Parts: sequence; structure tokens; C-alpha cells
Amino acid sequence: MNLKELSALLGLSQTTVSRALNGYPEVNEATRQRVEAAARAHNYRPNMRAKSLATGRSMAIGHVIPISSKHEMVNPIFADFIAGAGETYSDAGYDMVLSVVSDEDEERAYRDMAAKGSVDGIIVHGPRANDPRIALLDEIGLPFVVHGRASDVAAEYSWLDINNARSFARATRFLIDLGHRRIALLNGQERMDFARRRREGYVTALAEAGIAPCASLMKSEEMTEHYGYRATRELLSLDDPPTAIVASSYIVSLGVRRAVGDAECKLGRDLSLITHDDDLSYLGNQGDVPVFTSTRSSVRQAGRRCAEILLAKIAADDMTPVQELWETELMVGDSTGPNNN
Amino acid sequence: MNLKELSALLGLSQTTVSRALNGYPEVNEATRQRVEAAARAHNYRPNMRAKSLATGRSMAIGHVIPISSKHEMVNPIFADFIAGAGETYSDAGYDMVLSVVSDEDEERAYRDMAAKGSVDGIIVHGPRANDPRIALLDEIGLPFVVHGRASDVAAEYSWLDINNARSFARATRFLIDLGHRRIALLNGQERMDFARRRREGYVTALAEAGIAPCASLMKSEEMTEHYGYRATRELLSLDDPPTAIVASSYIVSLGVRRAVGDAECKLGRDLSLITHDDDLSYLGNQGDVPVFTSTRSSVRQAGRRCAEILLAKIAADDMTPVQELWETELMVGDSTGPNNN
DNA sequence: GTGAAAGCGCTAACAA
DNA sequence: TTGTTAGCGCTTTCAC
Repeated sequence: MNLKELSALLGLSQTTVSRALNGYPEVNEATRQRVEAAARAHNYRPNMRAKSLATGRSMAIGHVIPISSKHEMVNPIFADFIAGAGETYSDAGYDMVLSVVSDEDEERAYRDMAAKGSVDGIIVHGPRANDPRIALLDEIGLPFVVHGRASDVAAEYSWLDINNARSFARATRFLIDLGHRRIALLNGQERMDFARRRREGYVTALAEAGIAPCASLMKSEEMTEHYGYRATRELLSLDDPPTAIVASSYIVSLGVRRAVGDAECKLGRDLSLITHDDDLSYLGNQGDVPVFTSTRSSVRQAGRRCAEILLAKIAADDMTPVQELWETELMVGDSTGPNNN
Repeated sequence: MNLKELSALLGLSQTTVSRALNGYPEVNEATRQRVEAAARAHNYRPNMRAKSLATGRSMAIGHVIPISSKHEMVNPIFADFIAGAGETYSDAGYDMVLSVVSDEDEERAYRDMAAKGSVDGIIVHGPRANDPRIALLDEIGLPFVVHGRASDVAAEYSWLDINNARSFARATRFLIDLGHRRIALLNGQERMDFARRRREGYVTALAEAGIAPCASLMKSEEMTEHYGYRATRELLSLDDPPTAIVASSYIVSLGVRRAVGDAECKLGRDLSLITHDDDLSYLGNQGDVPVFTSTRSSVRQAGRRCAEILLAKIAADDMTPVQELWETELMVGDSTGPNNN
């Protein structure tokens, strides 16, 4: 069922039917009722391709998911972010188009999206410290919102980020308060902006406590389970092993737990672990004190909010940057966890 | 830059330029060279909305990701699957449109996609045992491929599945061979088709060894870390606790590990764990014997293959069902893991 | 309040 | 081998 058929059926012009369906004020209320009833009855859905072509808006938002060309891995946190954004889009009648590209193809992906006219805006994932994509998107002129920040980019742009530095400082402080002095950091690659900020927070907290950061306790790699495993083994075999670890994601923590399991029983019991993932997340027991927040739901919320910001920009055709820094809480509680899904 | 401008620039008709760019044979080779050079030089990309409207094909594939309305959780395995499919789409010039909907909105999502004409085909995720979506899509007439199977659906349709029953039988057998008799199963919800098959495999292996399945050792819920944690605690507090666990995903296993960590040291060392995730995956140590395969890359490959099958169907306009059952290997090796990312 | 007609950017008969 | 013309299904002036 298309507009032509529907309007023929109603004995009206396509114009009137279109107006009725799109809430134009000039159409007679009785007519509108009739049209809407018919549309519902025949399950009419406007063809988006045609609509897009006529209006010039594609009613779709693009997400470019970069995958590391080396390891072909996808940060599983994207799933939750995407889910959140997806809700917002559905509600607003937007589609989400996903483009999974290895990082060297990213520029082309953006240019293609813009030129093909398949999206009205873009969400940028996983910004690097000095990320060329921001200048690129500015040049292209497509509205965009960055999830995270690019510290070395001078230009003003829209972003939503969580306060990684503060989160990691708090986590580290927490472990220090529990009496730990040798605390390891399993960070992501430092070309990622968030990883730099996380180290900053970690180092700051150590400094406050008069602890000199120790290079052998700071690891930085792609966030995989295998990395968590390998790094933890290395750490545990040091002459002076750490008594606690701050890990950069729950995927990494999987590896940490495995390595700890491999190690001597006593070691396992002595090691405190706090895992992060965009949001300060679960977990780790220090004696009887588990620590956590619910990562996954907050990442999802970030997705929702990023999408809202972008849609609002598009609707208002307003290019002034929107910037939101989110704070996270470090929670201490019983080990069933609050809202721990 | 659009077709009109480009053709004006070249002093050719839009038709000729279009033909040159789309590889039609009748165009003069010299002309084609000239056109292609100009297109490249001016960074011309055909507007997909217009192209779609004219051709009737949207050059996009839809993925509907159902999220549980209760827990709002996304199975992180989707991320890898999507990544694989995305590669195939990029290569073929297709877009991927994602629709994240709570399960009660799924039917509408499919109908919308079809009516709006935004996709040429659909990948179905997370099939239930008697899944109504298959009949629905058949009715709609949109080509589709199911990742997984719906055992109770009589109709023939295209799917790609891994042999869950066999995988879980092998995992269980492995633990039995190691001397375990009380083996627990942390399964997904049994309305999911794969969960039923997994239990089947587990029970079969037990039966072969003359072990009667014990209801108190079989759990079935949404696959979350929290579930893994809670269920493992319950299991460990039984009068006659299991000595080994087969878990249905690495997310669940996170919880298992946490619970084991909480428990007495001795308990932790005694418990064998094998985790699955679509593919038989990591892992667990039995004494010095770790077991695993690389889940994440194989899920990704499944995504790639599903997309290939779908695109082939669309290209050939061939509705005969394609069905692929994949076997997985249980690997035993050193604990750095084969290809463990 | 409603309709006719033009046009969004492209492809595909049909002619030449 | 190239060009002319007519749509694809919708929105949007502009006229009535």
C-alpha cells in the first residue's frame, strides 16, 4: 500500500493524504480522521526511501564501529551503548545504520556515509587522543556527537564522556585506603583517550598517598581477556608482586580472574581487583568488602543520551557544541550488587 | 556532486555516466575511463536514497536485536556476530541497519522494515523454540536467515547454527572423563532454542556415563553475570555440591568465578569450569588441564557466513533454504590458549 | 481546505 | 555506443 493507492481509495489527492498523515494544520479534522483510519486499516507505512529523497533527510543515524585491524576485536561495550542509542532512535522514528570497519578504512566510511546521504548524523566511538575524525566530520558538515573525548583536539565539538580520571582515582584511593601500596593498573592502549585519562587518575591517587608509580605495575594494551591473563601472570611472578589490581574492563578482568585462579590459592585470596568499563563497574572483593557499580546499564544510558543530543542538534539544526561529563559513584555493599543485572 | 552535475561536467548524458559507473557493457571503454576518472576526481558517490528508489533495492540488511524487556540486557555475543556480518556487507556495498527492540515490539519492527522498504533482507537473532517470527517473515516475503534454529517450527527456512547439543555433550563428557560425577549446568532460558539443545547434549553425556541428571544441578535463566554468581553460590551451598560446572556463556562464567572466589579457597581449587558461548569456548582449569576454543572469533565468522548466505539469496532471488550446521572442537592445551585473542 | 504539478537523484525502457 | 524520456513514492510550492 502506497500513497497513491491510499489516496485513490479515499478519493483524495496524494497531497491531502500526505498532509493529513504528517500533521499539517490546514487539513480538515474530519478528513484527517478518515485518512488516519484508512492508513491504519490498510497498514500503510510511507516508503522511507521516497520520503528521504523528497525531504532530503534520511531519518537514520550512522555509527561507525572501528575494529582493531590487528586483533579483529570488538569492544563488547559497544553492544550496550548501541542498545541505548537504539531505543532513542526507535522512539524518534529514526533508523540506526552500523558500519563496522577496520580503523584504516574509517575515513572512507565517514565520507561514504555523508556522500551517499544514508545518514543525517553520526556518533563517533572510541576517540583517540588526537583524533583526525573530528576535523573530518567538521569538514564534511555532518552533525555528530563523540562518545568520549579527544584531549588533543583544539576544536569545539559535542561529546559525552564519563569522568575517567576521577573514577580511576577513586578506585585507586579505595584500594589505598584498604592498605594496599602496590597497586597495578591494567589499562587500555594509550592511544585511546580514555586510557590516558585513566592512568592520570590512577597516578594522581598514588601521588596523593605519596606512592611513586612503578612502571612494572602499569600495563597498557588492547582490552582482551588474554591480555588480562598474561599481564596478571607477569605481575604475579614479579619479585614484589602487586596486592591489588585496577583493570580497565570486565573483559580484561576475566583474564585476571583466570590467572589468579591458576596461581597459588593464597595469592588468589590476597589479590584485590577492581574492574572498570567506561563506568566504574564491579568489582572485586577486599576481604569481605565487595565494590561495584553497574556498568552495563550506565553505558546503555550513555548511548541513549548521546542519541538524544544528536537528534536534538539535527532537529534544531543547531551546531553549537553540547558537552556532558558524567560522574560515577564507587559503591561498597553486599556482594549481590545493586542493579547488577 | 551528483549525477547531473557530473554528467554536465563531462558533456555526457546522465544515462551514459550512470551506465559507465555501473559496469554496463555497452559503454565505450574510453568513455568509461573518462567517467571513472572524473568520478574519482570529484569524489562522486551516488545518492543511495535516489538509487534505492529507482531500483527498488535498498542495499541494506536489517538486524533486529531483541532485548529482554525484563532485564534490558543485550547478549554481548551480538557484538561479534554483527562485526562479522558488517564486514561482509561493507565488501558487498550493503549497509546494515540495526533495530533494537524489546521483544514484544519485534513483530512491529519486522513489519515496519518491510513496509518502509528500508532493507532487502533480514537476519534473525536468538530464535525461540517455536518462533513466530519465521512464519511472519515468510508471510512478509522478505528474505531472511536465522542465526540458530527454531526446533518446533515445521516450515523450511534458512539457518546457520552450531551444533549446541554436540558441543555440550563433549564438554560434559570431558568433565566426566576427568572423574567428575556431579556436574552442574548453568543454562540460558529454555525458551531459547539453543538452551534446549544444550541441555539435551548435557543430559545425553550424563546418560552415557550412567549418571542420572539431578534437577538441583540444572539451572536455567537469562545469561548474566549476576545469574552465574547467584546460581554458583546456591550450588556450592548444597549438601552435595557439584565438583564441576558447565556454563552457557562467558558472561555467566564471570559470575561463577566471582562466587568461587567468594567461597572457601579449597572449594575454588576443586571446581572445574567450562564456559560456552555459541561456540564452545573457554575454559576452565582441571588441575593443570585448561580447556578452550576461541569463541569470539567463531561467532564473528558465523556472522560473516550468515550475511553471505543472505546476500547470495538476494542476488540470486532464490528462496530455497540454505542450512548449515557447524561443528566445534573441544581443545585441550596450554593455558595461553589457541587464538584466544 | 484541497489539488495539480514539479522535483528530489537516480535507473531503465525505448529510440536513435 | 549514446541520448531521451518516464518513472520510483513521496513532499512541497503554488494555485484554486
